[in-house]
Amino acid sequence: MSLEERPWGDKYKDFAKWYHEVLRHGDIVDIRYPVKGMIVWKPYGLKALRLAQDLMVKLLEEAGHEEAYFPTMIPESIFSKEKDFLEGFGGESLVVEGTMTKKFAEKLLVRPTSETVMYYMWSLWIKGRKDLPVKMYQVVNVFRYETKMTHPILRVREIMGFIEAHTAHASMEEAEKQIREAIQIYKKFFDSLLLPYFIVKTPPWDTFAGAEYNYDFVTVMPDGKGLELGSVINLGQKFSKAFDIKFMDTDGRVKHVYQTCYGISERTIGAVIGIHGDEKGLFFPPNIAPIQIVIVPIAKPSEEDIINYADRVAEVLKKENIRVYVDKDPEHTPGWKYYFWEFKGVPLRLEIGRRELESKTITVARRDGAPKKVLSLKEFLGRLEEIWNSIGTYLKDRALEHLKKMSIVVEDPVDAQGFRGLVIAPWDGTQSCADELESDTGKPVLGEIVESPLPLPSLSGKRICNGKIADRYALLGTTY
RNA sequence: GGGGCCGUAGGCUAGCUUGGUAGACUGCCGGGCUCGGGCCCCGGUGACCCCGGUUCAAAUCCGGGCGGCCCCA
Repeated sequence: MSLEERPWGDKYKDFAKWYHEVLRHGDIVDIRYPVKGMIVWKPYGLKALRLAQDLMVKLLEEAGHEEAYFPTMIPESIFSKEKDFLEGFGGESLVVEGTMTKKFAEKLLVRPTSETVMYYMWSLWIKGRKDLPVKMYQVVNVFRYETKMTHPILRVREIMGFIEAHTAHASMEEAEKQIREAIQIYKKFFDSLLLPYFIVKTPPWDTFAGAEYNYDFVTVMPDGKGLELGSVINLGQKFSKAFDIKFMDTDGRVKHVYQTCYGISERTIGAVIGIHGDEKGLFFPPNIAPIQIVIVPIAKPSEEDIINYADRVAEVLKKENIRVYVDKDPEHTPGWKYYFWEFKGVPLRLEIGRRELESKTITVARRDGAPKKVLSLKEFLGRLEEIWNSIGTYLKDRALEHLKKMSIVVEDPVDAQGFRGLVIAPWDGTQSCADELESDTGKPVLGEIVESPLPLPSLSGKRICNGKIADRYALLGTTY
């Protein structure tokens, strides 16, 4: 079957089709569960998600965050304490009003995110300067009754494995320092997954409910739609005043704390699938690949010596903490297995047949299509780190090419009309000018670009919006 | 928020216009054959999303629900 004939097609031509085929046949999720926006994660997909979560959790722990757990249900009286938050999240929060036979005196809200439940408790815990800073996280599912179209993994009503971190500090300066730390953590995380991203500061009229300001990590999918991968939010004192989280400072005065929060979700995996996947199917970066190396024995069931050799190689790899699988299925030919495991995104394959057994070698085939190599096991192990890095470089470069292809930098926003992707245009930060950009491009302003994976031309003296001087770039795009 | 398309075996799909026996491929189960880039042969299994309406008769026509997809704001 040629590449053009593959049933999942080209992700750039028909992303919806490609994405659904890959999710289903790649055993990532099953979307047949009959509740809108709630999907079933299959073991293979969940493994990748868990591996990615482990990376994030490790980064948070290294930076001094501690894991805790706060309940799913929040009494209405607590949920309503912060007015902007209530307005922002009230409409999309699910409500438990009772049981099948009983009605509760007070409604319980199912967390759309955990600020209110956490901060209620923090007001009981935080008393003095030495209780600060607090840096906590939890990994939970949160629920948002999306009214926009839901998409598997990318926009769901039950958000899977939301890793939300929350912090409290004695001063705004400390909170801002924390924001910088959080951005560094997220950069490391997305860099390790080889995903390119913009960092934008969201405009004041589109900021997280209850926040002073927030930064968003934004990438782009093959259909040109933007995807918010994570947010880093400075809450200032809005919640600490609403929840009365106070401490006695060293000067003896009682003050409200300053807070930040930041979160990522399973969307990360959606981005990995959409951005690294290709005409052959999935392509997992080695650090989160559920299977890092698949071994395909080329043998008749009777040729036990070859299969034993494959098993012995697998044992050696397992001792090196490599996630390895030996495909001994007698029903399929080696060729069938090559296509199958390439589709499943396994970054590296070892082919082991009579030739390899007799010469004490293995044939190494890479998912990125680099030429096959015949190596001894020892040589292979010695070069494995280099092979992982080389596959990583391939993925990273290709992902950046993808982002270039899906982005356009324009001097005049009108030039971006009809472009399917992210638009980068000069801006002065005002809402009136943003409105103009939006009507000229047909896409909403996602924020002011504070970090770009692409070099942006100098802005010196550029005039836009009735002669105002642009001093920054705006990122525009339709999003999931 | 507005508009459109769609729902047939596990998957992909034909049939719907013009109402009357649901067909292919794939998968799955059994048997035979054997494997260096998607082997082949034989036999079997399995479906009209839900509720209501029209009709002698509904996958097909009509209404509603649930679910999916696309486009525009």
